[in-house]
Formats: sequence, structure tokens, C-alpha cells
Amino acid sequence: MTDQQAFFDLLDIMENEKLVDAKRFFALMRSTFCIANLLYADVDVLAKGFAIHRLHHTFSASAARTYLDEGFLRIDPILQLTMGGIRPVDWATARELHPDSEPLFSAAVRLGLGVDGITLPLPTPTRRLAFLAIHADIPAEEWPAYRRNHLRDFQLLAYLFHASVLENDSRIELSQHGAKMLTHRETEVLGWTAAGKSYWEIGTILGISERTVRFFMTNARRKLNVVSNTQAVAQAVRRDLIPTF
Amino acid sequence: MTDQQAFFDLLDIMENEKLVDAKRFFALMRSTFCIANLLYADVDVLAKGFAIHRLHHTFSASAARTYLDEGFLRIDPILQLTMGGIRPVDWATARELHPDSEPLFSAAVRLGLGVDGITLPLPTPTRRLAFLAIHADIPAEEWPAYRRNHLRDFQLLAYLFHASVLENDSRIELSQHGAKMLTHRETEVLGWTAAGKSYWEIGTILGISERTVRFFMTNARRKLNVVSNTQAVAQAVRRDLIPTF
DNA sequence: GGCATAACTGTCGGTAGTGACAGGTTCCTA
DNA sequence: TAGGAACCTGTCACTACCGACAGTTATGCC
Repeated sequence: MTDQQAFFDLLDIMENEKLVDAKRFFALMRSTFCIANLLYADVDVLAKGFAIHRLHHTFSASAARTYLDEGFLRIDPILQLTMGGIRPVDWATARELHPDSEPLFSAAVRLGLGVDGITLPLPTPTRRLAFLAIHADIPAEEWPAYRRNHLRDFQLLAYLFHASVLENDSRIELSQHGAKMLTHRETEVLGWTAAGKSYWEIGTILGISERTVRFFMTNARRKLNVVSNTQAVAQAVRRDLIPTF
Repeated sequence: MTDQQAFFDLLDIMENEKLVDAKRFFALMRSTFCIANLLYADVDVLAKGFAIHRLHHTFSASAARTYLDEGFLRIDPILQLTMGGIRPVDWATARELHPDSEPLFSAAVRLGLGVDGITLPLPTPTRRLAFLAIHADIPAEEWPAYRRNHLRDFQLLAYLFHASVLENDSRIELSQHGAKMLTHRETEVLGWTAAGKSYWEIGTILGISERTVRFFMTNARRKLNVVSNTQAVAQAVRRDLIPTF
């Protein structure tokens, strides 16, 4: 099969080149596998709502805008299945499991996004959600055989691409994220918050005003780049920034 | 190729059966791919030393005991490369990158563990390290072509097996710890709270009402014997009850 | 058939957390 | 001596949380 050779060529590229541009990867994928469209996303679920950390796709600008603007991202049943999962998610399966979301799928069809496709969940170091969605340009009746034939190819190539993106990411993050250390008071206040104390109680304990406690917590949240006290405590405990008792 | 058909049969099993026993998976892998030995491990890198969470292998009992007793696990260069990585790790590459560990590789050869093989890192929900190590029973000169041909098969099947193990794990964990253990939903909701999500957002993500999210959080607080969501998250993170990613 | 457990939903009212506004002092270092 | 960093305080308006009330449905076990 010539298909085989094309796959191996692509594999060599993905394994040997440190940084593969998304556009190039998408172009290679499309030419190798008769893929109509691809979407790679890395969504930061730590941020308020869903902050898009990284997004590459080959859909039309208007289709993507509609998808994002309408907030479909929040209720997309494929995303729900992808979240925290490892197995590939078939769009058809998601459609069956979530009949409530039928309007979404209908809208997707109108936008030309197709209904036969697959989404591969990708692991992320932090609590983000990354995935590669693949929409092949083939007749519906050929889809099962196509999926079966190429799932392994997609799985491996998606992970190699993802690895490339993450490796590049961490280089950037290491250079900019530096000495955002918590002060003594911030640590102290965070510790009492982790112990379940309210602002008023902490203020009384430390002999400062409730307002000041809030001030320290606000600074801690900003430094940890989180939105809630709860989240700040989760991060602090994970990073061993506050004493465990 | 008959190889192809054997792979597809195995793929069908891994995709359709909820729980695939390690022994069965290993047997199928060995017969399908001429694999000499397999090792699947899930270790806790946070614990002092390495706490083994799960371990299946086809190596001889004496070889495995030597490997573990001698503490090779701690200095294994392959594990070092696997840690936090996504890309497959070739044993030969690890040997080149870590000349200091030559004694380990020599010992491995004596023990019959082989030097041509590959280790696939697998993502885990908590701060653990999981991987599948594969050692094929073929002449060294055929290894590069073999690796190239089957990497995609290994990658996909390893992930499906890993998914099966993880899904089964969570079920066991819930049932064995008795009344004080958090339910699946409580764990899930707690995890999203730790990620800074509001009740409304979590409800949207999980497809349930905001009220129900509150219900689960209330139960979680009661079981953890704490008064606030923040405190609950602190406890849960400390006890590794919720995914960290 | 009872009983327990898990998953699920609704409303009310009080309290706690959060952002944005606008200040202050002390101490150390360039 | 100017600037920065840590520490400290106040008010207003809004949102989120949390306890207590009172349910429903499904499943599995004795």
C-alpha cells in the first residue's frame, strides 16, 4: 500500500523533528489520510470559564467563531467525554450518548463540520484539557473501516505532535515564570484558609484586620494565577508551599 | 499481511471489552507481535522511594526480584526519561544518553531482559508514573524495522489497556474503603472545585444542576469532616483523593 | 417487600468571598 | 533620595457559598 509509506514518512518527520509547526502537521495529515479538517486544542480549565491555551484548526474562520462565540465549547458532549478520559471518542458515540445535544450536532452539520469523526484526548501536565479532533473527508459508509484502519496512525501521530507542542511550551514557560514567590504573610494566611478558617477568624488569629487578610489572599491568588481561594489552596498544597498538618 | 489481521482482532478486543486482564493482554500481545516480554507498571513517585501501585510483567520471577531488590527501579535511566514524558523511549537511546548506567544494562542482559526494547509512558490522573515496557524477541538487526512497523500498534494498544486498568482501578478504590470513601461524583466535583470552578460551571460541565453539585460537595465535606470547600480540597489534595493532572 | 446507597433536584435566607475603588507606613536598596 | 516590596486598612456592590428545609428515582442486597 502506498498509504503505508506515506504514514511512515510522516512518522519519521514527527519523531525526528523537535518542533513541528501545526500548519505543517495539519497539511501532512490531510494529504496522508484524506482528512477534511483537524482541530488541536489545549484548554486551560484553571481559568474562569474556559481559557483557550492553544488552538489550531483547519475549519473555516466563521465556523470556528460560531462554535466559540455560542459557547458550544462549554456544553459540547464530545468535550465531556474527552475530559479526563484516555480512550478515543467517536463523534457518533457522543451523539448517541447525548441526545439532548442534538441541536449542536445539527448546527455542526450546517457549519460543515461533519458528524463522522474522532477526538483523541491528550494528557497535559497541569489540569488542562487537550485533544486532537479529526474529521475525515470520506463517505459515511466507509467511515468504520477507515477509522479502524487509521486509529493507530492517528493515535501515535497525535501524541508525537502533542509532545512537540508541550516540549516547546515548557521552554517558553520556564523562561517567563520565575520568582513569583509567596511572602510570609501570604503563606500564613493561605495556611489558615486551608484549615477552614474564615477571613474574620484569620484576622483575629493573626491580630490584623479582616480586610488585610483579604489583601494577602488576593495577592496570593494573583501570584498563583488562580481565581478562587479554594483553587489557591489546592495549588499551594500540591506545590508544598504551605505546611501539611 | 496476516499480521495486520491479528492486530485488528486484538484492537477489537481492547476497544470492546470493558476489562481486559493483564495476563490475557500480555498473552495476546506476545502471540500477535513476537514479543518476548512485557512489563506494565504504575508507581507512585511521590512516596518515599517508589511505591508500586500496580505491576504486571512476563519476566521471570527471579529477574523481576533482582531488578526491584537492587533498587534498579530508582536509577533506571529509562524511567528517568519516561517520567513526565509523552514520547516513546527506546532502550538503546536511554543507554546512549546515560553511559553511567552501563552496569544496569549489562546486568539486564545477563538477566535475559534484553537491550532492544521500548517503553511507552502512560498518563495517570494522579502524580504517578505509569508505563508499558516492550521487549521483542527478534534479532537485533531486525529491530529498527520492527519498531517502525509496530510502534503505532503498541501505542494504541498500550493506551487502551491502560484505560481499561484505570477504569477498573477507580471502581475497586470506591468499594474497598467503605463508608468514609468519596463516591465517584463527589470526587469529580471536588476535583473541579479544586480547579477553581463554581457550582454553576461544574454543573454545566457534568451536565447536572447546580443544586446537585452542591449536594455532592456537602456530602464530601461531611465525609472529610471539614467545614468549607477550601478545607475539603486541601484535605483531598493531601490525601491524593482527587486527580492532580 | 424492606432497606441502604448513590444520584439527582428545588427553594429560602444568611454569611462569606471577590473585585474595584482608594488610601496608609516601614524598611531596604540602587 | 527615589523607588520598590512587604505590610496594612477602609468602603461598596456583587456573586458564591452553605445550611436547612423537603423531596424523587434507580439499583442492589437481605
